[in-house]
Amino acid sequence: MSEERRPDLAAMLFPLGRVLIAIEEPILSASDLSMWAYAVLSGLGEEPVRTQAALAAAIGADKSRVIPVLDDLQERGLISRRPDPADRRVRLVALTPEGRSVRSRVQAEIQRAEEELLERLSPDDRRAFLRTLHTLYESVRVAEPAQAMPRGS
Amino acid sequence: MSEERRPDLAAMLFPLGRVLIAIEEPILSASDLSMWAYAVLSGLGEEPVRTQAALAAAIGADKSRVIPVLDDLQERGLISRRPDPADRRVRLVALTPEGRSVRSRVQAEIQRAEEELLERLSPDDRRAFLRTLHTLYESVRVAEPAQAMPRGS
DNA sequence: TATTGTTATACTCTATAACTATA
DNA sequence: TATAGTTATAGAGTATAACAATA
Repeated sequence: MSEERRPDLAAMLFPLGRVLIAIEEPILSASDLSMWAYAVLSGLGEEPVRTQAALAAAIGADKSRVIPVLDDLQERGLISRRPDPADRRVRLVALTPEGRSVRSRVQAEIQRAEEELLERLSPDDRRAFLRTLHTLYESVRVAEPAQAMPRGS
Repeated sequence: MSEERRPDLAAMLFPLGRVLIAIEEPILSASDLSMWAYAVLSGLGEEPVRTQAALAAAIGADKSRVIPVLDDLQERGLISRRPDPADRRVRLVALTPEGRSVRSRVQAEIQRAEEELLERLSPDDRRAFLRTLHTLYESVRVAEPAQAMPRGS
């Protein structure tokens, strides 16, 4: 029972990641959003986050890295950020209605563009791939508390 | 027939990529290899590459970025690099026997470590996932001539 | 003149470590 | 004293562009 020869997982994932970035980039810049800004909007999309540090951790960023991003999004009225009355050290961050609308519009565009990539698969394969990818994603999300992206080296 | 709600592809792939880097890192540094050095060894593993630029493109790096890596690997006797007699502008780069052995040992270790991640899947899912990932990988490899990794932003 | 490899440089991204304000 | 957020800074990683050698 010999193992199938295959490229490393990372060797297959990274080129795919590059293509996905290339797909997202024009969509994001059409709405004047950086990758991190979109990550913040996505991170806030599900449920409101209590602290900025928690938000940063959830999207795999350093807490200091998200601050200019939050400044910008707040200035543009896409998020609200106000001190928690109960503990004035923490900032309650949330999407504004407009932020929510931008987020869902952009996400829809991105996912539509991603479909072009997935269309190369049969419907069955496509479904199975997304399901398994989601499983792995959830499994690493609980295993590894989100961390900042290590750089190249 | 409503679309299933799902996170963006990139949002699922990137955390997975981070975990894979974390898995590879200790294995690579045990052999004193950087990520790019391993990418070079991998790139040379299949068939010898004729030019350094082609090698760089194959691993998604800038041609100037691989030079210090090649210097180091050559100094350590893991690769050979000699001018092509037929066109002395180009350097013929190849794995030495020792380089080949290091590469296959390290790759075996990495893939063994990756299996721990894949073990969270059923054998069927695991097989299907690897097969589909490979399909996508091949499809983007021909579509997008390998390019340097765009940075965050 | 065009191409391969190389070097030097400027730029971007990033984490770290101080600092503030609250508790 | 400890924690959330902020700011400033130094370091790493990168692409760009100029350069040398060969064609």
